[in-house]
Amino acid sequence: MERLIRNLKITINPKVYVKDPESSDLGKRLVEQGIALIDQQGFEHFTFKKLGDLVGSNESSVYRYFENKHKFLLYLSCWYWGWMEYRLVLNTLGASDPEDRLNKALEILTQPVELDMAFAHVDEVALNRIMVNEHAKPFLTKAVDRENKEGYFEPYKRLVERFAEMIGEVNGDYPFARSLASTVLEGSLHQHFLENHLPSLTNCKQPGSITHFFRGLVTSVLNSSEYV
Amino acid sequence: MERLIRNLKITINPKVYVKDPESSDLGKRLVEQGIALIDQQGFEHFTFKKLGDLVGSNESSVYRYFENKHKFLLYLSCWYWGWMEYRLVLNTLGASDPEDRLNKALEILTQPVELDMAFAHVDEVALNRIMVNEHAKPFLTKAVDRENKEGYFEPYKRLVERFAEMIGEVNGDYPFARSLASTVLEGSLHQHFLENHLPSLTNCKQPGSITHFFRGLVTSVLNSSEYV
DNA sequence: ATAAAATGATAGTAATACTATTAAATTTGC
DNA sequence: GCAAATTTAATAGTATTACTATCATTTTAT
Repeated sequence: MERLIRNLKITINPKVYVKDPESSDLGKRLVEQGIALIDQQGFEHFTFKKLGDLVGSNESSVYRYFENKHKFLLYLSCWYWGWMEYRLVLNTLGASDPEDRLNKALEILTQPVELDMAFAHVDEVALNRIMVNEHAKPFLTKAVDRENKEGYFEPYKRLVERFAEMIGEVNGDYPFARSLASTVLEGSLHQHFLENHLPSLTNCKQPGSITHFFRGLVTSVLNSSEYV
Repeated sequence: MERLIRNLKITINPKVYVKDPESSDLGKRLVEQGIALIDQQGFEHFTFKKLGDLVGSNESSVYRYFENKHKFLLYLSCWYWGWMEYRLVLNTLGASDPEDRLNKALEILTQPVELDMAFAHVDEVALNRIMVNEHAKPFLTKAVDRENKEGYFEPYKRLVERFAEMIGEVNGDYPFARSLASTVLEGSLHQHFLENHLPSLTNCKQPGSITHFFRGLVTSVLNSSEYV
């Protein structure tokens, strides 16, 4: 897999950047160091000035790649969900039984990312932490409808769609496959956040228990007739 | 109930404000108009200057009541969850059967707020919209741990705790009552958000279907042995 | 070697998030 | 009803942020 990975590139909607950061060394450093910076200081304290300094360049150079810091976060978010989709597909190809496939999907989508797969210059472990800590910020904005039209949420939508399909293959009569899929994806990030910051709001303290919790939910509702 | 309501006051941790807005006419107008302003323009475009102008006063007056706009949002959030707890308690007192009580709780916590109960100067319908559109912003910040220590999330925690207790009364063996409670609360706001802005990520388009979806989830998992 | 493109450095603007000061109005105590 | 205390209004000012514009320098492509 390692080899495969180095030759692959996550495709990002060109509208989220001014100039493709993948197209230059500076661009790649911006992504790499931007992830490190947001991971350390949080998105609120992240500025293009800091990022410029960090990569040994300056503010104006960063603006040549990204319109503003919100677009930068959108870029990371698109990358993350695109990468999750890739992981989901890769890891469920082998499972021919729908239940096995769904279980595998649940693992991929709810377990914390603990191994940096060194996908190019992206530290996926740090990026996963960013998603846990900032997950709602790409869409909780007044511009969400316009940005949706411009396609910035497509990677996330594709992932939900794929996951919902796997749910449908286990129980085609369940009428809330998409809601369940989006609840699990969002809820998983939220439970990881609670585990770190508001532990009294969760029972998931052991490694793997978030996956356990969501597997219980999904399995129960798909095997039950309670939803009618 | 109307009468009862007018004599009640939601208690807010004094640390979230500089001066209690309930203690003066200006303070009440700040809360009232602040809700209207955030509802219309979104929290990102909300400024104390705009709010000061709107109430016929100015920026510096607002600062005498709230330290900054984040604290203002925390105030609204505390008010909202305090009010939800009040509604939860009031509406579940009558139900002696644990399952009835849990069902009632699910309704209260997942249905959109559609009736302004005219609880003092707070428009609960608008406040509910704000919570749907900004729900994660009070806690998705680098200061979450400090703010947690200062007790700003107590109302939310109390609500989750109460809800988790009701879950425990239906099935005391279920090991994820808190996670389920926090998932339903957060997930409900999220599904309402998706319904409004990213409808392809949800199956909940009819009134009541979000409640229906979560009731299915909760009921299934509590009646199942899948979670073990 | 030259043109074109990318980057670096500097400066500047508008808006925001505050703080400080003082004057005016209102409330309160007596 | 008057003085004192408190609250509010008005103004000014600062630091930071989020940009935009300009131009010099370096790198790259042919």
